[in-house]
Amino acid sequence: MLNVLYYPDMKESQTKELIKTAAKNIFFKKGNIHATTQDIANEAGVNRALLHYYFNSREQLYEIILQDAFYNMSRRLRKAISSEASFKDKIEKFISVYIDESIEYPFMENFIVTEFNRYSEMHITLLSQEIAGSIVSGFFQELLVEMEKGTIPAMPPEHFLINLTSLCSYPLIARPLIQRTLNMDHKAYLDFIKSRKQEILKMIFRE
Amino acid sequence: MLNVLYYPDMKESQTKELIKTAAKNIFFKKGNIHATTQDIANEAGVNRALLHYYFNSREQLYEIILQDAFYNMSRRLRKAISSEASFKDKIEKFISVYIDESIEYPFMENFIVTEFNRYSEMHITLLSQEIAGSIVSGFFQELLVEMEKGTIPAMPPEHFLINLTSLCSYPLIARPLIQRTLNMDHKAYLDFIKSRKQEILKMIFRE
Amino acid sequence: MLNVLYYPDMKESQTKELIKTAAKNIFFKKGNIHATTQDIANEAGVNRALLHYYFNSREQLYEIILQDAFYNMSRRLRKAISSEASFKDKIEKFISVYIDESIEYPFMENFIVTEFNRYSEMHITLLSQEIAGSIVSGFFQELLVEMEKGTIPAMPPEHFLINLTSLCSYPLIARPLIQRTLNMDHKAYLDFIKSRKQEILKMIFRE
Amino acid sequence: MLNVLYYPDMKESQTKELIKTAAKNIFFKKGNIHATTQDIANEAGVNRALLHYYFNSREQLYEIILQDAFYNMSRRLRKAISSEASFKDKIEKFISVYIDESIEYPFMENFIVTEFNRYSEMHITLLSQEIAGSIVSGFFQELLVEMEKGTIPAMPPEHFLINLTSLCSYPLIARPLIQRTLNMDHKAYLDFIKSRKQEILKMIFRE
DNA sequence: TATGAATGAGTGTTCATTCAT
DNA sequence: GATGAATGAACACTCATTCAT
Repeated sequence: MLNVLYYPDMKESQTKELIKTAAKNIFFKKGNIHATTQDIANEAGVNRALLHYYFNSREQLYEIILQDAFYNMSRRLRKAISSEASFKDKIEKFISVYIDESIEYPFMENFIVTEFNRYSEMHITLLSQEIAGSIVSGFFQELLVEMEKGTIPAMPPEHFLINLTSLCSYPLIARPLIQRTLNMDHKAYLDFIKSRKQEILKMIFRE
Repeated sequence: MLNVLYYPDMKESQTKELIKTAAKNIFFKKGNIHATTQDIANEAGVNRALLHYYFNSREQLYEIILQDAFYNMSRRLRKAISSEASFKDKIEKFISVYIDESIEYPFMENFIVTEFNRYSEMHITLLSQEIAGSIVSGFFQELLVEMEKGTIPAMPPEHFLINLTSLCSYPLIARPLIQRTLNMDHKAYLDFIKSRKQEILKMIFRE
Repeated sequence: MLNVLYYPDMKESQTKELIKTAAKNIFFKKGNIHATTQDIANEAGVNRALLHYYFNSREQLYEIILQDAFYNMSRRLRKAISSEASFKDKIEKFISVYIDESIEYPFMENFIVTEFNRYSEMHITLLSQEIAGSIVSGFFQELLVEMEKGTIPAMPPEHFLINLTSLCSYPLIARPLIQRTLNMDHKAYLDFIKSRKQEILKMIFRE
Repeated sequence: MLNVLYYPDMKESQTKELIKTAAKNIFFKKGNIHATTQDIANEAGVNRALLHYYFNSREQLYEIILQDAFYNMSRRLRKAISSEASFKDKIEKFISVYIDESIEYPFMENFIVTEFNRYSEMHITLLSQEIAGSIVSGFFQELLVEMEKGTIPAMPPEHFLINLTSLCSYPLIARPLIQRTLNMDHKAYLDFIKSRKQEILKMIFRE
């Protein structure tokens, strides 16, 4: 009512951002997948009805959160891979970005996987266009070249990609299990994760 | 439960087993983490009240399902690792068991991680005793020996273990993402997973 | 199955009595008006289904408990009043019986009043026949005679009866309130109640 | 309840009052101690969920209803007793207030006694402070003076107080029993109760 | 007689959502 | 924009009751 001017690239309503951030904190940081709209409203410090004002329904909030997270993630990875750097540097960047992202939002991948069942219709669009389309196929070409060169062991490129993401992602997804099994406190775990940046490189490039 | 003698592999009440199986199907196969008691009762084809008759509460059913799954899993893995076979055969067996288990219950690890926040107190016991205790430390010794021999690349044994489980587990946890990203149907995905048994071995042993 | 012999005037099935006693303990002693059939079964140490075997329904158990209690009470009171003793002795006996009964089953009157709404149809029969019929009218005649004689102050006999029962009953019905208000422990309360036998007499006969 | 200033006689939310009134009608007028939240919601003409919106739980509604009733009652009685009138007038007022209150809410005392077991922790505060503290001890002093003067028969003041409340309260608590036993219709019963105001006075003061 | 298993109906409670303000 | 009030639908759970054994 007061905003007479509207700039098309203006940040969305501050409150809307506030709510999204609150939701991300709960879902991706705290890992509380059973959170209610009230939980999110509390985290944001706003009224529960306001969520519906901005997002119409709980489901739509979920979807937007997911799309947002997905979009940010894939943009960063694409940036890492599609730079002009050497192949090895690109992989190093990829691992680094992936792990850093996962440290900030440890439950994000977990959340995506879990919720994928219910919202499978929509993400596809984003996913295929973002990754499958522009990145994957190009990346696969590059991989084949590097295998030819002997930089990396020969294998179907799908396996290489999955190996790479597995080595990055799983230790972060499974944090609670790992901490308990290997008896690590928070700091020990973080050190372990950071040291993986090098260990994964060694694994990939067989140094 | 009035029986004085209790054989550990004695079948519990058939209906109780039925309900547990139904719950496992929903949680671990379908990945429906938001399932209600009604969903589980429907899957089992019994009355909703019967769940409470046997498990007292939803939470207790959750816990029992988790403990059960966990116990079975770790028993199989321990069997794989603690055999008299050669090191390489043992790893091969480990991968095979791990993947086969995950094919049957693709959402199990995911479920465990997600629910770990809420039930963190209890699983620990099982986990530490089963894995950390009898397996991990012994396995780590063995790893160091093999690294000395040059069978596997030298690295902190924790990283070896996590690399191994990452390569096995993540592709199964992230199934929905992978299928969409790499454009695989159900059969293609299954073939991909099965072929990983060899690919992971190659990755581990640098052949 | 084992009881070959059955004497017609034998106490009702021992188990039936057991359940009735359990119910009386819960309703009249513990004052747990919200007790479930499971509570009663537990108190009796039998299976819940057995209550239905003997009493068909929860409601019928209630009714039988009430009738039983009512019958015992009114029989004792009638005995007290319809003896050949002097009027004053009879009143004394009445008070004594009433209070002793209430000490054993402190919540009984309370229970009767509370449940009367739901079962109002049935008690009437018993009540009118037992008390209204044989006792009340006869007792009222006697009261009028005593008022004439000046033993007790002149008043409508209904008020005399209600005064008498009020002075006996209320302190027992309101036990929890009284104990808290007058700061009495269990022993102090019991002493207080017992001393009332004399105090009520004084009140009635204006000594 | 965010208001910094809180006037004790400030009206709470109209709907909240509506629900409290409905609950009082059911518990204290109808004597339906087994009433469900649905029963209360129906009586109030609102949705069942609204009870929880205002009172969080059934138990808390119970407690508030009890405290409310208790507070009102004891305030009225205190007013009756602590006036500047003569002793006899005060007792007359006490009886009158007590009986009028009980005519409006005949099952209230009964309800309080019955529920006291479960909520014994809380009412105590109110009870002791309201009655035991400010009223009882002062009243007892006054009684001893009057006994000295011979206005009322000598007896421990506790017995006098209990006699007084017994004569007022019991006929109202036991309404269903009395109506059946003495064969009174509603009008006859009400006349009987009203005439007791005089009869109790006679009983107390031995005129 | 006695019981474990099973169920339908209901009970308190929570939740996402709507609406008037 | 933002909120308190209100609700229908669902939820986990309880209960009295039935039934096969």
